[in-house]
Amino acid sequence: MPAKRTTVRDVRRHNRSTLLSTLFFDGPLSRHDLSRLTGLSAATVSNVTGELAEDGLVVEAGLVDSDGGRPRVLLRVNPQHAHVVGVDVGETGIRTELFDLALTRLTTVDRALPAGTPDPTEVAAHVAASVRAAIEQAGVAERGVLGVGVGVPGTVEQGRTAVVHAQAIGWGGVPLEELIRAEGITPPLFLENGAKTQGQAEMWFGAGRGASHVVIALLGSGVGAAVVTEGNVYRGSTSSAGEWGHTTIVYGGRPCRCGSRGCLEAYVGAGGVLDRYRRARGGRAVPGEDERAQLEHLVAAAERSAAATRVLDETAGYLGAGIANLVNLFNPQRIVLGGWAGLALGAQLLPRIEQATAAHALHHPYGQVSIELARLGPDAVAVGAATLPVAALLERGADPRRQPSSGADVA
Amino acid sequence: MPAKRTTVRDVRRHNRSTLLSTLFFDGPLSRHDLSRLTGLSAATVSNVTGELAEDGLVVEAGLVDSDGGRPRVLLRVNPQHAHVVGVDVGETGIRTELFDLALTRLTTVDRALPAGTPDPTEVAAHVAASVRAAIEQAGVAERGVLGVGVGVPGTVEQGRTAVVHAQAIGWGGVPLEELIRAEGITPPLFLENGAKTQGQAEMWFGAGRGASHVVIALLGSGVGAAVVTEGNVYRGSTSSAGEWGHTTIVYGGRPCRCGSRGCLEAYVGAGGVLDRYRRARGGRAVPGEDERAQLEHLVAAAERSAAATRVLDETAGYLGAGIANLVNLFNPQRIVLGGWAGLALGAQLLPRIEQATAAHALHHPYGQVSIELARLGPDAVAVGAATLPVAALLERGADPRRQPSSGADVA
DNA sequence: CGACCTTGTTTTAAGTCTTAAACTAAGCCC
DNA sequence: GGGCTTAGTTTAAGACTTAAAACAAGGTCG
Repeated sequence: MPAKRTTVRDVRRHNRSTLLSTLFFDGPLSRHDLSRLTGLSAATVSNVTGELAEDGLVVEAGLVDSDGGRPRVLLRVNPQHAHVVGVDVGETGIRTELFDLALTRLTTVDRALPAGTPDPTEVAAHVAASVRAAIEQAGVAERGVLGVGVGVPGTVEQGRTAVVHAQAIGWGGVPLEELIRAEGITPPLFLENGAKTQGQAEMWFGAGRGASHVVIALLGSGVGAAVVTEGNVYRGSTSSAGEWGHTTIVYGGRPCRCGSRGCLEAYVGAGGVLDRYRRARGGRAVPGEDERAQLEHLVAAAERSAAATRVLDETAGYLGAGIANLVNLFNPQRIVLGGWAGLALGAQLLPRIEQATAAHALHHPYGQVSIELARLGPDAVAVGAATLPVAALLERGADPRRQPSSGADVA
Repeated sequence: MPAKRTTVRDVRRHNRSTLLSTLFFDGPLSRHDLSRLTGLSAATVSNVTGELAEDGLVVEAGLVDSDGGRPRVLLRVNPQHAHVVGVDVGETGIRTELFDLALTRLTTVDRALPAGTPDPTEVAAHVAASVRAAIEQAGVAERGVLGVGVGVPGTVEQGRTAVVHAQAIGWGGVPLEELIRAEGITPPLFLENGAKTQGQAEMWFGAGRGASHVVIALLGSGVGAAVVTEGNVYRGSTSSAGEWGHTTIVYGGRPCRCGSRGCLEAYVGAGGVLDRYRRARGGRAVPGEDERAQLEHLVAAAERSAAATRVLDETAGYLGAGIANLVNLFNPQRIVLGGWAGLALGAQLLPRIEQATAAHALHHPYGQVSIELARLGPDAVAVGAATLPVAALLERGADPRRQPSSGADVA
């Protein structure tokens, strides 16, 4: 594997990327600030930012007086340079959002999916239609869209074209990227597992900001995790890393829908928690029309019901052990607890969860970690998906759509 | 933190590193081969290898006829350019080995440590003495030693100077690097957790060769893992990642020496296995003078004893669940089972372990992984430690000891 | 045995890139 | 206006890679 061919031109690409990323994440900055932050010389900063401005990627953003000297010109990424679309493909519906390049939301389109096992081609058609709807609603040209990120359930195998494996909904090797492409969507597509896009959103805009080793633990009907190592979402050899929900935590324990026993998901997934609560109530159904309402009922009942308290305490225990496993294996700086069930439980239980984690984790790694609640909520899958094309842009340091005025690749 | 490759000189460093690494791992190669393998132009290969040869890092290694053309000159890393030392600091003794740059072992020095909790200063003195002994035995100048790698029990926090945390032997924040330095060892020191150095050894010379996502699972008295992601040993935010032994696998289960309950180590560590066996025998002690002998007795007894068979089957089950957790979380290409207990058990149980892993892991990641036995045995800690200075050399592409004839850093 | 072919390695000339240093720009203060 | 300070640009030099040409060293074959 030839380690990324290194010619003198790659240096320019790399520096474009560094400067563009710094501007994106650390807001408007003067050329001087950029020089200080990146370690590049003032000459290079001037040269490269000039090129970026020529390409329309960067614009000036006002002046700042510097006491007794020439005022600084602030630069920032041009929010109008392009738009991006993020799609959240859930089991019951599709949410599509359109953003400018600064990831300010401009349009939202919701679409329900028919109940039952979704047909891949049908899903692709719905995705394509809602992407077009979002673009039209925003009054943007399709050519102006940098890329479309799609967060999907299940594992996304990143080959020449992305393929989705989702045992739970009966998708085994669905070539979803090709299917969407076949529906006539022209901008670049970026498919990724929804938990990972949600994790990416927390990293960029939520509780993960500033840290480079983070695990975003997501509790909903299912249980998953997005593992961030050295600032990047960890994928493993075939993109299916982070399947925290199906790690064994009670050997030989409760059966899990994956076919195994004792999985974490069977204990702290919404279904598992509610099932345990139902048993604690002597088999009586939990009030509430769906899992979400039922879980809220459980949390609210904790004040007056010993059974509810016990179930929640046990949940904190299991969850703490599960989190401790993450702490021991990944040694992160931060654990972010999210997902609708995670937020509902965490709001009440966080201290007890921390206590249980401390009891199960080794002292040294536990001493390095803080456990926090997610800031964005489960709706963040779409923004997270929209970050994917932006991340690609920042990494290249150039807009892949236009043939290079300057430093981009030609081959 | 400005990412590295920013000036035009870094390109040279990077290419030196690429070429040197390729020569190191893929044996003697002609300049032509190097050009093909690295994607660098023939001109650059010629230029850079010339420089490397001038620095004494690379030497010619014979000719090879090419049918009908100029014969190729083979190049290889010069094994005589420098020597490296690897030290394995165990709980009962220290093994020190000296290698040439091709990591061929030239000398071995063993030293016992007094029983009981080891005193850090004393250990440092023993390390220094045995390093000196190994150097002297080999008849090498201390200046000729590129570096000394030291594999230690516990977590190594890599700061300005390495600090060791090892709960088990009562080391809390021992500045071992400084202590060894104070004993008058002058070459660069590289401290790392012993499990991680052993994992590195398997990656370079054992069952991990060629793969980039591997978990090396080590079973001995303790249980640990070295996690390799994208070719590098994963450390986490403070180097204590990979504490697989203390992940919870039976919530509320057997007490573990770490103070928690239900840790994997309590079930599949040598002590845990033997304890379960003793109970299965109605409390009678297991024959054998130490854990190693007792475990061998257990494995041998499987043919005739139902109790032994049952204990081993259960062990395979627990271990399979533990390995499945690694598979689900890290999605590796390969799991390497090692450590003295791992090898003793794995020789008999591998099929049953695979079966149990399959039962607990998700289909998709399990389909991507193969489970193999380690090839090197537990003695590999020292070689693994010795790879550390070599890895540093390959990464720099230049010998840090000598002031640059050419492309090395000056600051 | 010498012209010609093949393959490997080195030299040459061109082009890209960063940087230090000199230089220009734009404000304040007296 | 002259000095002073800070921001940003231009210039000249040096480091690198590369394609192409040149050179090296063997074989083949008439």
